[in-house]
Amino acid sequence: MQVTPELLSRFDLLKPLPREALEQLAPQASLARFARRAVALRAGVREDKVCFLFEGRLQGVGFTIDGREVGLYFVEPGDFCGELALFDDNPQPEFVIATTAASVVYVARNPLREVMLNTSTVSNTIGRKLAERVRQMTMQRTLLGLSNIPQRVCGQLYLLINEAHRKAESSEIANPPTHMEIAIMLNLSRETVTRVFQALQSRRIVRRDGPSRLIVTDLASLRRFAQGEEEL
Amino acid sequence: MQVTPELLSRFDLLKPLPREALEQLAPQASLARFARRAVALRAGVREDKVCFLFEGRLQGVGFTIDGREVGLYFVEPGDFCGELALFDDNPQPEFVIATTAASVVYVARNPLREVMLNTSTVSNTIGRKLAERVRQMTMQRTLLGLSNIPQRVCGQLYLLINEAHRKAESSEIANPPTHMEIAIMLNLSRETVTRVFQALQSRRIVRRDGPSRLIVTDLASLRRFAQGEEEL
DNA sequence: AAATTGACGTGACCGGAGTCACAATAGCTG
DNA sequence: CAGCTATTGTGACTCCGGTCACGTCAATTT
Repeated sequence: MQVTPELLSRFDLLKPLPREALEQLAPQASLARFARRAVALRAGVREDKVCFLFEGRLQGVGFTIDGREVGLYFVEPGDFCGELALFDDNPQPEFVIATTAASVVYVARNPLREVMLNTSTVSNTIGRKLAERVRQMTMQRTLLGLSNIPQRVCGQLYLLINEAHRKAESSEIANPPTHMEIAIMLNLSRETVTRVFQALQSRRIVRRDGPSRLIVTDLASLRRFAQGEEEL
Repeated sequence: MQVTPELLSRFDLLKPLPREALEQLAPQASLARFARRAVALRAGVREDKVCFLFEGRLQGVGFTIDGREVGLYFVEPGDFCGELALFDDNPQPEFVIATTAASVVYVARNPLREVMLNTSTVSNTIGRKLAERVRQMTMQRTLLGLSNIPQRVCGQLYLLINEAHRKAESSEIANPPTHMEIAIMLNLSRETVTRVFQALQSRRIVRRDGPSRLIVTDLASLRRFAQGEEEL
């Protein structure tokens, strides 16, 4: 599948690049479509490409030896993943799979690496992204330290809102993760997540609006639960 | 406390720098000594310095809202931490505290940032370091996904060996973390870690040699437990 | 329209890690 | 050496989240 320079320039990371750079990258890029649960990047192998998400949603996941899934982060359209390959030759540490049908652009690692080294805006952006990823993982790890389980779930929910907008007293999450997806991010069973959601719904703190919208009616209460100021 | 260019050049990251660069950094650097449990870098604040460890050992830790400690990673002599400040202005995500008496060199963030941008070997090294950190955190997160607790402890133990040398059939860990330190890295209670160690010792898989040396007598068995091929 | 699938909901049971309360060392320090 | 503190070692009890075994419901597929 042919990739045009125009398509590449629709990604924030590549937008500032001069035309020539894009034309250099485009022939080495390819387009792919994925069904739900398809694998975009493999763990343990030295991937020779970086994955830019065009539409849909991806998730970084690990697998423990006993086959249990471990949720790490989400990738939203316009963003990219697999950027570790730009820094060294070590393998990709986690899988990236599609949580919905998705279309992505793969850009070959080596030319992109060249571009990164020559373009300070690109290397800055990638550096910031990596730094943000470390912060993200640290927060996620801190969440796992909470022994109060409802609090852990509320904390995750609150983080999911932050990414969008957390100002108002109520908020909403479009295309929320399934209970199962939340469970594997938090080291919990799916049932436990369901039970916490039931408790939140009965207290009118969250509400479902159709399958693809979760509305947080009472953001202040959610935050209090997340902070542990109040017990669920 | 005065810091000489020579002192700076003893760190791998700064070694390749030309003399002038070191002389530029040195006046903006300072030396500090810490007692056990002292704080080297604070979470939540925009630290304006990067911390180079000269001797002792540091640990990155988070604190959950309920005061529980969360162990993230160790810093060994010659290495550095707090490098996220070089990428953006967001706050340091985790505390860094001394697990033993330690001496460190603080280097001011801004001049170091300049040096990084101008010296590709430095930016490459820091990039690799950050990438390695992400891999490290991913592995650690995967460990936490293990529901079999002895397996989790063995996995951590195995990781600790890797950092040093994992080739031979027996190995040793110098200055091993205390049970408590292992516990907070694995989201476990101290007692649970102690019990696992008791089990490992009674099976002659590990052995203590004084306070500061832990000897792994049977590395193959340890690996089997870590991989879940055998139950403890 | 029937059948299949995947997400969500719910109860009962149980095992195992946390917690608490101590004891026993082992290093330090004065 | 005595005294203090940190670390390790152990038992008893409790509780709570995992597991299992269902049922419901909506969306797709055939």
